[in-house]
Amino acid sequence: MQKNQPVDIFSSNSGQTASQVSRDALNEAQYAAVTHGNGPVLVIAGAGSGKTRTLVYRMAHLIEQGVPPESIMLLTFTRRAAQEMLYRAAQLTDQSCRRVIGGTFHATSNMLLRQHGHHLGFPPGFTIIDRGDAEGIINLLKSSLGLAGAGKRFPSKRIIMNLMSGAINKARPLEELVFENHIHLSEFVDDFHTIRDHYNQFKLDHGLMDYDDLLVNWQRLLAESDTAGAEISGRFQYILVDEYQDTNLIQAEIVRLLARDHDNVMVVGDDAQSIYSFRGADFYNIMRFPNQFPGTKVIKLEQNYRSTQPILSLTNSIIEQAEEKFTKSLFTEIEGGVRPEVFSGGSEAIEARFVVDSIDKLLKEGTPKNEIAVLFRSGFHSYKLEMELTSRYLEFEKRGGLKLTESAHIKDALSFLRIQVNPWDNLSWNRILLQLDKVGPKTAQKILSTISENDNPAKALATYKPAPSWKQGFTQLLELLQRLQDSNLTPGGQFDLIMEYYQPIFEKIYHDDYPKRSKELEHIRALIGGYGDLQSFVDDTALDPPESGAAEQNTTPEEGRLILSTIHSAKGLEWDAVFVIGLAEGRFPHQNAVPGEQWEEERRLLYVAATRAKKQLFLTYPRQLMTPDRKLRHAVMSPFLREINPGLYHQESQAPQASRSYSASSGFGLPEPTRTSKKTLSARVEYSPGMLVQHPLFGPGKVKSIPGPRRLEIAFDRHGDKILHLDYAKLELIS
DNA sequence: AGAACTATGTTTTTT
DNA sequence: ACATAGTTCT
Repeated sequence: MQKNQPVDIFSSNSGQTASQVSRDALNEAQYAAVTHGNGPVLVIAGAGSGKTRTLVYRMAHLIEQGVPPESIMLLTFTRRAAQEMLYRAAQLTDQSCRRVIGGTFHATSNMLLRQHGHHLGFPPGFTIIDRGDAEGIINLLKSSLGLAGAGKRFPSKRIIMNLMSGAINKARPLEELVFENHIHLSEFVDDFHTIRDHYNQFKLDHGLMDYDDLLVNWQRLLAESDTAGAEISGRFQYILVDEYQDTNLIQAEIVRLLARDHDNVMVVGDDAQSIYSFRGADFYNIMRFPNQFPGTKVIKLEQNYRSTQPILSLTNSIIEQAEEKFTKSLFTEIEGGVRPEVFSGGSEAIEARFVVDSIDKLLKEGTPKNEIAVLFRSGFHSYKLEMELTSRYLEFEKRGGLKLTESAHIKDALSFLRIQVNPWDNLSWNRILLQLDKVGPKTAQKILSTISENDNPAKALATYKPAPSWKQGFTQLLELLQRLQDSNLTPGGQFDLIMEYYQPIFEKIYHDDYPKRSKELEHIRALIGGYGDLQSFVDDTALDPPESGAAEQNTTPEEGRLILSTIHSAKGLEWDAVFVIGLAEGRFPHQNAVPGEQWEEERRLLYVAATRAKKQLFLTYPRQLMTPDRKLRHAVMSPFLREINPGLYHQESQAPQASRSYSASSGFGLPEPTRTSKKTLSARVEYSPGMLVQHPLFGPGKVKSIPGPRRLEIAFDRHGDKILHLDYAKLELIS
């Protein structure tokens, strides 16, 4: 095996010890990190430089040195990453890595809170709520505080959520923010504080904990209770943290506390890949680490083992433009490779068709299906592509966007399980009661207020006098609750009982699409089957919801599937061929992103997307986008692409009328600009400020200035100022 | 009055 | 897919 080349960890266990294998499989810097003795280590690692491999070998190495696996803690970003790394390490150590304590910060804090929380007087039963639940509570509070309704202007739920998590507050002063509907944050800042106070009280009253509470309480446990702090930090001799740039201040503090007695911490991260500041992550944690842990050894991994040189040159060029200069510049020894391709289509439909055509070609050339991925900024950017893929019978798996547990029917079914775990979870009670016919928000609230004070809400419910119109459904509900409580059922058995009751209601509510939803419920049933106790199932679905699509069972493992994913969900993964679509101004960077920190984060996001590619990279954008009012607007290349030296990629574009029989979805009822000889003609016209022009979409306008080669700034009479590219815009001179 | 229905609008990214 | 607003039904 050639030195310094990546090896397949799965096949490398041939009777050798982990150290013997790693000496061959790792480069010098990686090897130094793996075999480091005690004390803090910071590994700054570029994209594709073998971060995971280094941590995996480190784990195996420690165990080989006699460290008991259960005294090693591995903290990662996603549960999937933790499982994958433990599995790989187990290949090197005869399975003993399976006893390593590993998981996300949130899952780990949940586990430790439940095991040691009594030191701070935590209740034994609490329910973890996810984002969707939190949004639900806020809606509830909004209406009960009289802040909802016609004429009330209020920022979106998402913005409130971001405010709650402190991300917006941190980035900019509250009062400066202006939202889409021209709402100034200062106008509702009092309301926001009211809502936040009520929200915190609501959680306390109902035994609910959100993600932030988990972390804050874990930190309190370590810091405020000497017994608990000693117990927990004594349990772990070595702390390994992946994706350190995605941690927030509390998480960094927790790492500090966990290692307070020994300082045996190794964190791995890449400051250029920080894309989660919107939820409080702070990549300065990496810079601060050496101060937090005096005597830190810093190791840089700069060799890239993933991509070919042409791809690397382009990605380096993306990140070079960053305002914050990063300290690494990656190189690769992988030879050959083709230049990345930039494609612009006249419409979204053409962009989608180009992607599908190219995928077809790749498949024919022998690229496996599971080595191709399409990435985008926002969940809905792939709608057009999904249509095209479906019409060509190409199966795909979409990641990111809606999670399975965020859809209404799943929440309904899970509510029954959650009140078993936490009988005072009014949010779930509310859902259950609303399902009853003739019971609406008012009645449900009335019932809840009489039972929620009780020691046993389920029993108290039985004494409630229902109105005749909904007595029957109410009795059936009581019957179900009775059966759920009495029996010694497995979680799966409980779910079956619930479905027996819920099925008729479910079919009535979702009469038009219940077969599809039904499949998802079956998927949940399969998941529950694997759990011994209900508490951990409820926790797991809140902490890391399963993805929708219920994909697993009908995938043949050797074939795999084509992946469509938001960039955020694609982090840490890699494919032979990667398409990044929707690279148009207004779409990427996100149109609300303001220059400065947010703009820079968007740039890093593109960097993350492009560095996922091993062999082939396609960057595409449409030259037309639909505005919210269903009109078509001209679109230009994303500023991030414009900054790249065009010599680093190969460019292609396709005009609308060249489209094959795709009129059904490309015809928006508006004439699309065509690439006629007129266009070439108009490109030859020498424009100068003051000239009057006509555009097929924007109508008449006047040339204001010439901001760049082949570009014009035009003041349109009806559409305001726009910068148009002469190659794409079909302009006519009005003499 | 409150529940149920219908039409319309909005949607960044997420452990 | 959901939330909201406005309307109709009980």
